[in-house]
Amino acid sequence: MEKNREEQLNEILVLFYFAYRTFTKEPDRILEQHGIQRVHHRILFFIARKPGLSVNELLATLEVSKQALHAPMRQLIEMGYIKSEPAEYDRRVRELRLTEKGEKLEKQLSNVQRKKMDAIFKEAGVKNEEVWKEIMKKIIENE
Amino acid sequence: MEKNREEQLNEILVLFYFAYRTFTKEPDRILEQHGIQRVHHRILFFIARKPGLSVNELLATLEVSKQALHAPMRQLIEMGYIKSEPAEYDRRVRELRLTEKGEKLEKQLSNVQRKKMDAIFKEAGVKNEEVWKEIMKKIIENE
DNA sequence: AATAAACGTCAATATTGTTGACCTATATTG
DNA sequence: CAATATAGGTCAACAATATTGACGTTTATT
Repeated sequence: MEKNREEQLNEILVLFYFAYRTFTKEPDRILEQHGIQRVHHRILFFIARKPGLSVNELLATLEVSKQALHAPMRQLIEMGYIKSEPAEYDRRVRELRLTEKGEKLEKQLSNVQRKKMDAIFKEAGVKNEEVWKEIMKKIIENE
Repeated sequence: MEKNREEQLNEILVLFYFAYRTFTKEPDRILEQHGIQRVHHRILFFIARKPGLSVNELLATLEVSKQALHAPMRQLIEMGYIKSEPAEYDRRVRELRLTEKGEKLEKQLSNVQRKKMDAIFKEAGVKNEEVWKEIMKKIIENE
């Protein structure tokens, strides 16, 4: 690879690293005030995106072991943020949902990120929003 | 916030999460073969970007404690990937540099990411590369 | 000479993740 | 129906990774 191009790509890697770190910083700060961590946010986030999703689906989404999910999930249940109820179609399956309290916290956490992205894309324009999204999709694609 | 807009923003958050995770997956796999972790990659990466940077600079860049950096850094030194030598201008300061072996490993790890981004941007075009970068910069900016 | 800075290191502690093993409840299948 | 599979919960052992606190050495600065 050409030297100059390599340096351009290095800048891109640096940007990706710092952007992601900055992006999670403010939610992390809020989470800390509640005595919980980033995993908890992820759990809340994905339940919010698909109310009623099963434990197995959540495991697959987060790519962690059942045992790793267990502790934070139990905490969230005990703290009254999420509820877990047997599915009607199969009573072995537990459907996960946010409580009102959980919805409130999830909103508080994710709104920081949504607002930030909204402001940036409002300035950048719809077309550039689409560009950014397409690039992120391509990164995910050929996993 | 309008409901539809909120859903668009949710997709953006999802993309960010999965893109970053995918992005680090392949280097993580290589690291594992060497019996080291993502921190080690970060250390190698930032030393490669600025040969001769000091321990303090590295600490500030990675935002970890001196003690947290210590173990992985010592490992890298013992494994012969990096060297740490007193700076001429101030012999208290240690200047960190990659050895040849370290350069090779750093290239192996980061090339996965550089090549991926290069391929994507080759397809997307220079203008869209600039768009993506500008957006990532804005995310970092108002930290 | 006193103080400060850069770095190294040990210790105690907390957190978070992994794998393995095993249990219950419920579905599915031969 | 009996055997088996699936979804989920939980305990235990272990590894890793981070934090804070404390303290030592070397070298600069004041």
